[in-house]
Amino acid sequence: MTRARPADLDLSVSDVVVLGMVRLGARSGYEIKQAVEASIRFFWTISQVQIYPSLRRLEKYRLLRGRSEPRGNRPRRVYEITARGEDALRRWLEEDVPMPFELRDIGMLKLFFADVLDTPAAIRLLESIRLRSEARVAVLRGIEPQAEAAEAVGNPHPLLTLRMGTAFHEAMIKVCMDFEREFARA
Amino acid sequence: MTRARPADLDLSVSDVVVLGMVRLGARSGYEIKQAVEASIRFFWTISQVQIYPSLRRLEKYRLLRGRSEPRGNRPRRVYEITARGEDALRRWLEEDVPMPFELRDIGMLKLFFADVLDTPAAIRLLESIRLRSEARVAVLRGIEPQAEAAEAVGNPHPLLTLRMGTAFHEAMIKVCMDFEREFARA
DNA sequence: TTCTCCATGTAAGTAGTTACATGATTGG
DNA sequence: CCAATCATGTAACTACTTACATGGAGAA
Repeated sequence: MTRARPADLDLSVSDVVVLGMVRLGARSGYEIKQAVEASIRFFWTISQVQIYPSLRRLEKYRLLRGRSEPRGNRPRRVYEITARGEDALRRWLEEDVPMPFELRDIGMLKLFFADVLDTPAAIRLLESIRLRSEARVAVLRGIEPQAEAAEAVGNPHPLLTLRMGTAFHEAMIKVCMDFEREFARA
Repeated sequence: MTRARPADLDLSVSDVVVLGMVRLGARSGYEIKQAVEASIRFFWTISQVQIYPSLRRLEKYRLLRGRSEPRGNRPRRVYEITARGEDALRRWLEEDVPMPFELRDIGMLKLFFADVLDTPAAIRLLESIRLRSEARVAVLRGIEPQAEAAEAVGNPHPLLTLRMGTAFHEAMIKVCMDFEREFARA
């Protein structure tokens, strides 16, 4: 009976995020949180609280190797991924888990119900949604250099997800503008 | 001291969804759930379990008026929105609550970490993401007639959110195709 | 010295889900 | 009469968040 292959460990998505970020060079829990904020937070978040238990779990399973590396008197534990860890990550990526594209957007919700509003209020709302996407695009443009740097050294995937982010916010902006014009006419 | 204006009731987002759906003509809890599935579920979901407590709350606050209207022997309670309810809804839409555009997408997460994969596996992944968006666009096209019907009678907002949905999935598809081509070259 | 950053931790709470249960009505 | 749909409900659980706490290190 084949047992305890890494696949059987049944990692949570948070675990995978932590594992993946360590693989990309984040060393401590703190750095993982930062890396998340600077890259995937537009389609996935993870709170600081989840990271540390996750790190301990992954170390226990020997998917990460951790060692204590205090900064002076301040305790600090740094991690690196093991071969087992890479395997587990690869296997999770190849596995076909359901991928539901879960969007929860109060902005679109407001738009959907916006016929209770009078025309000026509806236009203001639309505009605020557009501004939100414009701001988001600006932020994404801001982190493009990092993604392009990764691409230059052979990892195009962060750039790919970044492009998706900008692409669909730009698409939203366009729809907003179309309807803003139409509402203004009426 | 001004008190107990509906705004002070502090509705949860689920409450607002229920309120809004009743306003658009959904009468029972069951119909609300159906309306959600047929319209906003691409940017907001609500489970059946949440709906009934929400209905009771809204009735208690007199934002909805409910009456028992059994189908034969089967119990059934139907609701309609009150003037107070419309006010509360309008006020919530005008209020500036934070609108964070929360996306949680395992698909994009996989793409982000996809440099552990070899090229064929990465291409397969990309393709599966593209297919997912294509399927989603097809579903959205399927519900367009209803949204267009609403537009014809003066409520363009469901169509607006629907267009946004298709627009950003189409944007995603385009990015996928771009990178699929590039990966195939390498 | 004071502020920001680094670094990790606990406790309590909220929101939401799945699974399960019940039973009546309608249409073929 | 059988399946699908209508209609509502309870219980248990999971994931995730907020708030709070601690304190050293480095920079201005």
